[in-house]
Amino acid sequence: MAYWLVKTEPAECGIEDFARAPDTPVRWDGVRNFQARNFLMQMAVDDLVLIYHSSCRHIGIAGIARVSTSAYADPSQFDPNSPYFDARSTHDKPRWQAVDLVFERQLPRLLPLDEIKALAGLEGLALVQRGSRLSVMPVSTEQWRILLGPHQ
DNA sequence: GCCAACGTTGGC
DNA sequence: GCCAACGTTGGC
Repeated sequence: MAYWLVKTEPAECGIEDFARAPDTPVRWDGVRNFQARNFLMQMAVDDLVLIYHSSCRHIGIAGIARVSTSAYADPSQFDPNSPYFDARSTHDKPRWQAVDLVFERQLPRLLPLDEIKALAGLEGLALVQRGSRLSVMPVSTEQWRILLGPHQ
């Protein structure tokens, strides 16, 4: 089983939205970056995913979700009314992928970015690398252990 | 294939 | 709201 981290704006879809309907899968769509997409495609059912809140008041890791469906063609790329529409995508050759995530649990308290940056051993994590904007990234077992500490 | 221009991300 | 840093686009 692998570990991941995804960024999201809680105003759009945060851990609260997962927690509100814990049995309903959330489609993780709208990823429009090739590196992030490639990581989505590597996700497998039952992988665990850290939900990171960005561009908001309280920035940090808010909870954990589980992959419930491995990658499939992101339907929003075919929808002209979607902000994620991509005219270059065809059903034969979709450019973008989505996965489904389900709520696993919320952290007892948000792990803020400044605390994450203060942890030793996370130098390889894209989240804390200067200028990195990657929105889907792998997390090693060791990084997972460091991030969750007593909360795992 | 280069690279300038542009749009986006995301912390502050 | 600012702006540094980055990824993508498109002319050449």
